[in-house]
Amino acid sequence: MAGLRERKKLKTRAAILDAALNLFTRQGYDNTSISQLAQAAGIGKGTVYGYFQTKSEIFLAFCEDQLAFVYQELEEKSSPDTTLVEQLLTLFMGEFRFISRNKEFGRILLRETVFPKELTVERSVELDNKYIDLMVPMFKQAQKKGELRTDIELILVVGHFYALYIMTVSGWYMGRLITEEDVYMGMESLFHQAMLGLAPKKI
Amino acid sequence: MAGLRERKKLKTRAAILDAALNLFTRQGYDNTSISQLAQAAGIGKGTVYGYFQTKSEIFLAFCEDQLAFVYQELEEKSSPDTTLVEQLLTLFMGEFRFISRNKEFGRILLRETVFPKELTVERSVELDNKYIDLMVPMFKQAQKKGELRTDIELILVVGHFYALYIMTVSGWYMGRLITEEDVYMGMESLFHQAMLGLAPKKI
DNA sequence: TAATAAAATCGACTGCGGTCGAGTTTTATT
DNA sequence: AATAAAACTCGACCGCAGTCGATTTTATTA
Repeated sequence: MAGLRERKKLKTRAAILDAALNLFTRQGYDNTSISQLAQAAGIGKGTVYGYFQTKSEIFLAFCEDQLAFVYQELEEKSSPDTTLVEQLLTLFMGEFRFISRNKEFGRILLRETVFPKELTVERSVELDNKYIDLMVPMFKQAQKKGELRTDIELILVVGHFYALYIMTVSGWYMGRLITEEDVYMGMESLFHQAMLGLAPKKI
Repeated sequence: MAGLRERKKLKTRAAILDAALNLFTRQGYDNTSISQLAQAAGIGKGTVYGYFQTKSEIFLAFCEDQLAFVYQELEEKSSPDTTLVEQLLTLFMGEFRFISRNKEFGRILLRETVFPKELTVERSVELDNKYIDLMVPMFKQAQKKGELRTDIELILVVGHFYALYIMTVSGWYMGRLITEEDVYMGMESLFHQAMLGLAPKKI
């Protein structure tokens, strides 16, 4: 039986996330207080902490929803008839666009997913796994097409490209890359480097 | 003339950093309040903000000091007669050891340097540049020795390896890599991948 | 239905990071 | 030595995230 209690809990949780969607996007993360969130959700401040442990956890849940949408969109758009590098660029640029739409959100999200606190490790790993699930098929296909070595663990390849993506985004946050174009080109260069290798060709 | 004012300012700054060194290492970053810091430094709370804009800025300054030490040590230990990959591993493992000595410190430092806020961008870029200065000579030498391609911009190579380092550390924070050994091996694999390239050898 | 246990709710409360402007000290000028 | 300007110091103050125990709501039992 879907007890009254459980249904209510879900409703309240949704109400909080809904309030978060409104307030975070309208006035930013730092400028939104938990009290405000609670008020908008029609509950008391303390109650919020029955559903989320910290403010940033609320934010992560909110991001997960948004990202799920982005991912789905990207999966539909995916064109298996292009180069591996092109596919990867499309994927990562999709996420970068999401991040650059709100620099502040992106920073919090990236900080928490790349260097998570003990509290949020689980959530981060989950998000990460979704990424892996998204990329591994692409790599497998690339292997079939002879674009990618077959003698490496795919998890390492995922890590490799993800690393280069993170570095590029970091370059954007550091002001080394300014426009979306800069980011695209920077990432492209790194990806090609990764494909070709840094060692000179043996003669 | 070294005006009284300037000398005093330097002294106070040093006093704050000294207090930070003591309190941060003894009771952690989050458990150290600005008031405490001020009291330990023998000044008022408000005064602290005449020297640093935020708490995390104090922390970064504190880290810079520590890191400068680590870098120097590493530079002395550097052995130019080994492989490029080995040299890089030594360098990065040196920093990783610094980070893993205090997971919390490392997280704050990494978060701030990889995804800096507008306020700390400058500081992060500076720290980054030190890194670059440290690595570029290694790469140039490797090029001379024929270990590294000569047809790529070195800044991209720095970025590439730094990216892989960051990804490995991230794996540690996410609990995918547990021991120092895990980290070392993970990083080694990625580095070799980078050297050889991900594309299959043309026949 | 009444009694009781368990879970969920709440807002007053704590200690924090950061601000502010009144007050103090240093410097520059005469 | 007197004075004005500038730079610096300070702690009361603000709004915040997160806690806690008293109170209310729900589920369970007899």
